[in-house]
Amino acid sequence: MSNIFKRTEMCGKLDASHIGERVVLNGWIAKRRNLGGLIFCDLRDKTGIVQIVFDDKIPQELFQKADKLRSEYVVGVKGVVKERQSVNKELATGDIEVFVNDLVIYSEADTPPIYIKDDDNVDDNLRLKYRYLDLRKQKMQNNLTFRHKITKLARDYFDENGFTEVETPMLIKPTPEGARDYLVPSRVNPGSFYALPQSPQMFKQLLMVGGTDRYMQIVKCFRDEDLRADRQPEFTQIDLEMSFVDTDDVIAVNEGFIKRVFKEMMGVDIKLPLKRMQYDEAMERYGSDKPDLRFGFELKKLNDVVADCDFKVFTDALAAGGDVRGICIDGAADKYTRKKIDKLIEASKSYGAKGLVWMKVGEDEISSSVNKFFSPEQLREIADVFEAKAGDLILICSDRPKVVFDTLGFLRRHIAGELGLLDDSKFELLWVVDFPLFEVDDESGELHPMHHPFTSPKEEDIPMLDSEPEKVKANAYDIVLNGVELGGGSIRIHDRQLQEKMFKILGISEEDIDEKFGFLVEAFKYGAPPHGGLAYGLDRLVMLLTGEDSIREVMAFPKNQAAQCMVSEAPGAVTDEQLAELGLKRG
RNA sequence: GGUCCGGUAGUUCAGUUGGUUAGAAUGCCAGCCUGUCACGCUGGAGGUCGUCGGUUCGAACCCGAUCCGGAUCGCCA
Repeated sequence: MSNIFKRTEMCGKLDASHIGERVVLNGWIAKRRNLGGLIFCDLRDKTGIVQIVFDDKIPQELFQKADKLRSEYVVGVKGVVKERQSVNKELATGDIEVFVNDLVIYSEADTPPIYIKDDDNVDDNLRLKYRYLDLRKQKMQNNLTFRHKITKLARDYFDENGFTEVETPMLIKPTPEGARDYLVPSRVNPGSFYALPQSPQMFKQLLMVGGTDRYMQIVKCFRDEDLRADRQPEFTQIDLEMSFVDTDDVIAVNEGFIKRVFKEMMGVDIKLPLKRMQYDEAMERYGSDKPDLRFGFELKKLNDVVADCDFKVFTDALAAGGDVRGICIDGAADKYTRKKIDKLIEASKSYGAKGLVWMKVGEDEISSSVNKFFSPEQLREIADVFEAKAGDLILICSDRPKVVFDTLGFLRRHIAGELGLLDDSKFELLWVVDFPLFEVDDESGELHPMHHPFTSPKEEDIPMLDSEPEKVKANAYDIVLNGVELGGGSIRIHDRQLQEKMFKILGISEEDIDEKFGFLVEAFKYGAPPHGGLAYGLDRLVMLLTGEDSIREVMAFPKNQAAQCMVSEAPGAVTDEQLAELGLKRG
C-alpha cells in the first residue's frame, strides 16, 4: 500500500471558498514558527505557500513529529481549512490556514546552502550549483510556467495559421562559416564529425523545397562562442519558414503572433501594424540596429556645423571620412560631474572611441571640454542642433562611423539606465527593415553577408550588385523590443542565377559552395518556391516579458560564463578508450 | 585574448596609518514559549580571510603571481 497522501489541492490555490473542507496537501516546509504549544509552518509547492497549524488538540505523537520539522523537509498533510484568527495580507492565502490532523515526512533535508526566497541576493555560482533548490523559488517556477505558456501559445498560433511543426536533425554537417560549431565525433565514420546546429536554416529551406509550405519548430540551437547575460551556448528558437511570401506576409503573420503573446501573457493590447524603421534611420537616430524607443536622446550629426572649426580632433576625423555626432541628455548637466563624465569616457573607450567632448548648457553660457577651440557662438550653434536648453548635457564623439554609432548608441542606453529611464513595464516594439545585404570587413575590405548568403537583395537594388554591392539592401527584417533583438529573418533567394551571383560576389569558390551548401544548391535545381522566414530567441522573449535581466533566469539549467553546467559539472573528461573507439588520439 | 568589479562563518556583508582572541545580521543547534507569519527570549556551535610566495617583529589589510566568479569589448555569418 502506498504511503503517499493523495493531494486534493495545491497550496497556493487555497482560499476562503475552501473553509470547512478537509484537504490533503504535499510540499516543502518553507518556514516553521514554533511557539511551544503551537507550531506554524509555511507549506510550499509550485503554486505558492499556505500556513499549516499544529495545536494541542492533536495527538501528542503527531505534535512531537511536527516538532521535528525543519526547513525543506518534504511532507504530506491532511487537515481542515479554517478562517484565520489573524489575517496575513502579504500572503495570497493569508486569510485561511490548515489545521493538520495527519502528517507524513517523505524526506528530511540538510540545511540548504542557499535561501529559498525570491528577493535573496546569493552568488550566481551557488545558485547555479544548487539549481534544484533555486528552482523551488516562486519566481523561478513562475518563469518556467510563463515560458511553457509562450511555447504552447506559439504552437497553437502557428498551427492555426497553417504551420506544421517539423523536427530537423541535431547531428548535421559542420560549416566553417559563422559562429563556431560544437563538434560531435562519429564512431562509425572515424575521423569525421557532426556539428550541432547553430540554427536549422538550411533544413527549413529544404522543407520549403519539399513542399511543407509553412514550417515551425521550437528548437535548440548551439553556438560555441563566449557567453553573455543574454547569450548561452545552447538556446531555444521559435523558428519558422513560409513559402510563396514576401516581407509583408512574414511580418503580418508574426505581428499576429506578437499581438497574441502580449494580449494573453501580459494583458497588453498592441496596436498593429507595428512601427517599421529602416536600418539606416535606426543607425542615424539611435546608433543601433536594435534601438530602444522607450526614451529619446537621439543622435545628431554635426559634420556641417564643425566643418570649419579649429578643433583638430573633429576636422581630422572628417578628413578621414569619419563623422562627428552627439547626443543631448535632457536636464543631466548637474547630474554628471567631471568624475562621472570621465567614467563615461572610460566606458566609451571599449567601443573604440578615443575620447568624448562634453558640453553643459547654462542659462547664459555654455561650458565645455573644448571651450578654447570654440567661440561661444559656435558652441551655441552646436547646442541649437540638439535644440538644447539650459541644464542639458551634450556628449560628442568623432571617429569612423562605426565607432561613433557604437559609442553613442551605448552611451544613450547606458545613461538612460543610470537615470532610471528603462521602464520594465513599457514595451516599445518595432521592425527594423532594409538591412544592408553585405557588411564590409574593416581590415580586409572584403564583403561578408550581413545575415547569411541566402538572403535576397531588394529587387530594385539588384542592378547595383556588381557596381556598388555595399549599397545593396536586403529583404531582411528584425523585430526589436526595448533595445533587444527578439528575432530576425529574411526573404531567401530562390533563383539559381541570383544565388550563384551572390556566391561569386562573396568570393566563395565552386568547391566551397559544393562543400558547404552543395545540397541546398542542388535542391534548388528541382523547383524552389519563393520563401522566407524568421526565428525568435525564445529565451530573450521570455526574459523581457518577465522583466528579467538575464536569460539564465528563464532557463532551467543554464551554463555559467565558462560554459559549464554547475550542477552536473559538464563538460567532462573522457577515457582514452572512448577516444580510441572514436578514432581520436590524445595529442 | 583585452578591460573593469569581486572572492572574509552555511548565506549576505563589515573590517585603514599593518597591532590582543577577525565582527554583525541571518541561518543552524539546544532550552523556554498557545496566534505566529522576518515570531520572541536565553545560551551555543560555526573561519586555512580563494591559493602560493614576498615585505615586516607582526599581514584579512601592503607587493607579486595564480585560481575562481561576474559584467563588458573582441567574437556571436
